[in-house]
Amino acid sequence: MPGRTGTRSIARSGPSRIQDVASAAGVSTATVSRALRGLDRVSPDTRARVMAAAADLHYVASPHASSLKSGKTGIVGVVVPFFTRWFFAQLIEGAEACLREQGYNLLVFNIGNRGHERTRVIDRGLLGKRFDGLLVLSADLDPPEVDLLRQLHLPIVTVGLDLASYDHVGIDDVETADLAMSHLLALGHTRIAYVGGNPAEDVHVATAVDRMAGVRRALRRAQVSTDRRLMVHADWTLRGGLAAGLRLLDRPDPPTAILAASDEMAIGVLCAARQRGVDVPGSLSVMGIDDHEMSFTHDLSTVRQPVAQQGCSAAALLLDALAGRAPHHRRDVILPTVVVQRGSTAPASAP
Amino acid sequence: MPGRTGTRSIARSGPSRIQDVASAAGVSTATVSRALRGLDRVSPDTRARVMAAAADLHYVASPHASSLKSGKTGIVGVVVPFFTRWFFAQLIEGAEACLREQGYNLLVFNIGNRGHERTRVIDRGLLGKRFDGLLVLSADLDPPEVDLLRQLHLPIVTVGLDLASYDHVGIDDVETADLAMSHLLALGHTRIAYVGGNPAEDVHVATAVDRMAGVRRALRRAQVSTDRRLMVHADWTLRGGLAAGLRLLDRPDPPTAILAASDEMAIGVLCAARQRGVDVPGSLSVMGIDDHEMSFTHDLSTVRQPVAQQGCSAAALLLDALAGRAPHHRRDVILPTVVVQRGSTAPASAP
DNA sequence: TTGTACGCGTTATCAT
DNA sequence: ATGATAACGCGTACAA
Repeated sequence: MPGRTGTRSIARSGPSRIQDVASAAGVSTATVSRALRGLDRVSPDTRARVMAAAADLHYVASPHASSLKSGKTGIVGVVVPFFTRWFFAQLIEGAEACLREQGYNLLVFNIGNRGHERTRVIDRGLLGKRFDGLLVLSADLDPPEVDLLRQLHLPIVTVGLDLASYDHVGIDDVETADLAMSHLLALGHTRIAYVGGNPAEDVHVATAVDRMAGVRRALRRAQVSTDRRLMVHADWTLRGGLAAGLRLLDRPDPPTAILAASDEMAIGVLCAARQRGVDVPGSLSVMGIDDHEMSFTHDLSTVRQPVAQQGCSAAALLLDALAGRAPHHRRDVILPTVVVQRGSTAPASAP
Repeated sequence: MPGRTGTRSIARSGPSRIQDVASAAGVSTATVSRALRGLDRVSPDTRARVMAAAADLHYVASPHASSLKSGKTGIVGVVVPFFTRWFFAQLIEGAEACLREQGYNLLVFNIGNRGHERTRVIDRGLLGKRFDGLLVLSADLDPPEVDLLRQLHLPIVTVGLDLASYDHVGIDDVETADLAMSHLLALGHTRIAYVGGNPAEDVHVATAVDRMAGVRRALRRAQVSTDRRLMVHADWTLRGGLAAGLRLLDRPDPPTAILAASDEMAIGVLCAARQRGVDVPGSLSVMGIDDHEMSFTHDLSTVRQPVAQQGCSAAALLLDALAGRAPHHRRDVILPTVVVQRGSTAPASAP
């Protein structure tokens, strides 16, 4: 009969508490706690009774109450600048899969783009005392923001940006850009434009700087002189790539090949070529970096980086730290990248 | 001097607690609580002292302790089947923007695709007592899963799927598919194929069914007879659309137009046409539904639905409920869709 | 206006 | 193997 659960108990409306289970099973709350968490020193018989009672009452331990006592929240914070960019969605999905497997949930923080209407999420009030560890996904942070993170005194793993002293996962951006540029150079192109990220007002400062360095390195090695007017900036987006592509193609001396620092920008360049009636790859080779899902559909040559795997590796490092089995030195996982040749690049036509 | 914060206080290592602030400000913890949360009945002078002390000590109230007492967690759960599909990322970003503005954080649950290695996330143990409200984003659920959600006794808002009795946000899928098909019919096409979702093993059962219904309605209205062999299924992905497109184009009597139930599948169809050397829109018109970010770059005609806005509307409904200002009747917000004509559709050539 | 004291639901310690 | 009980950190009646 409802409302008659024991001699002195009172009918309760809300979710059941540990005390309800204890009463139902005829044991103390301490025993319930031990039994349900699989600790030893509980007789098989008692454990069975407790579990039956818990199932019967739909009991679930309050995460808040237990983290108050245990100090563990079972939650990992994830800081990203966007959800909607393919790259970050992949990263999150990769990380989530690994973390969920170990029973962690994800609390996500979208800090937005730097410079624009960037919301101040990196704030003690928002981040404080909420989770056991933090994943910072490729979001560039101000020094004050980094300071705030340090004050959390929490395990932190970063992807893409390197916050010295924290574990880090990423790719070799210099090498990756070098690979991409070298692919174009090997095809015989010498008048090559580069659409990079803008290090001045950007969410990806380090990436922008490193990829530019890789481009320069490849050009230098091939002894191809750099035409500074062919080195332009965009904002990593489709639209940015499109605008940059139009500017380059409208020059009196257009390039025969364009490398973009991301596939999304490279696809924008492809749109620019289509708008100007420039044949790809006949008159123009276009190359990207990332191997975005839509690069295949655009037949775009690119350099592939393992994005979901970066998320997963970062999660693994964080799980190590959370389990107290992290090494005493900082770890830096660099994953390999590989050229994927498709139909948007072809040998330079003889002059 | 560190370690000398008061007469009898002991140097502490961890984050500061409310008692530390109280000691530093020379008031009680109750006053600190009132002062920091902006309640009245605190003198301006006291409030200033408390706030100074709190700032000085980098004090942040423990969300766990306060939700234990207040019953509010400041967290909203979000259930999705994917992070990486453009549609869901948009939805999440839209919802997150609205919720963060009101001080809510997002705890995300990726339940994965039905049928495949779908993880059982809809589980009391994972969802219980963790958040104040739940957003279910276009994830089809089993009846037992719906039951579990009901037992949470929490405000729930759904997007895309309609769990009768919960507030709902979406588009009119029947009407939207009708619009898309009518566009092709108006161009004079009569041999039109449809690549739909598979209602049998799918994450989007309702969407698949409704869009198919819209397609039939448009065909019936135009008195165009349906060739059942041109009505095929795919899994909403690029690859699925590509495979379906190849099957259709390889028929002895290929269609002159193909409508896909999503832009990602439509883009797959475009790839199929390219692989088979079929000219679009010369010999084949292709139409999608969604207005995916990459539809523009593929010059794909489509029907646009406001995705981020659906996320935002859902968040608004949930915020109403959380603030106790929800109406007593269930709300159903249907947002409008509109045809976006691009270059992938053209009049049917005269036979 | 401010302080005291109790309770939120759980886990950990210690005694049995 | 089990139970009693004291924290965990905060909010909030109620008293002052």
